[in-house]
Amino acid sequence: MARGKVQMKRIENPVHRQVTFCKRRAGLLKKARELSVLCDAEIGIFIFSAHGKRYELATKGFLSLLL
Amino acid sequence: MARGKVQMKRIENPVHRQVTFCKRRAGLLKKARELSVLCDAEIGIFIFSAHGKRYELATKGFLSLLL
DNA sequence: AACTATTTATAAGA
DNA sequence: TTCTTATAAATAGTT
Repeated sequence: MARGKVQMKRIENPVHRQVTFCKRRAGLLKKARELSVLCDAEIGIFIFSAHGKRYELATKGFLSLLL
Repeated sequence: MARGKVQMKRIENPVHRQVTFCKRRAGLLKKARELSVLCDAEIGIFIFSAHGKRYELATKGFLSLLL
C-alpha cells in the first residue's frame, strides 16, 4: 500500500508483522461492518492470531443463519 | 469511495445494492486472504446475502482452531 | 463486465 | 507508540 508495495508473503520481522496485524485486522472488520450495513448482509468473522488469540465479529442475525 | 462518498446506510436500490454486494464481498475476502498470509493468521468468514445465500472463506488451520 | 476519478486504507516515517 | 503523510489499493458512478 502506502510508501511501498506490499509483498504478498509472510512478514518476517515480528514487530512489523504485529503492527500490520493490528492495522489490517481493524480494517477488515470495518469493511465487514460496512458490507453488512450497505447490503443488508449477515456476517461472521473469526480471526486467530499466530499466537492463537481470537478476534471475532458477528452481525445481529448471523448466528441463527449459521446454525 | 470513488466518484462520491458512501452513505453508511442500507442501499435502497436493489440493483445498486446487489452490485455493491458483489464488489465489496470480493474485496473483503481478498483483504482476509492478505491478512492471513502477511500475518500468519487463521481466518474464517461467513457472509449471508439478504436472500440467505452463503459465501465463506476459511484458511487451512482455521477449523481446528475454532473447534 | 470494463473503466477511471476519487475515496479509503495503510506502509513508512516523525 | 500515537500521529502523520505519501502512496497503493479499493471502489462508486459511469459506459
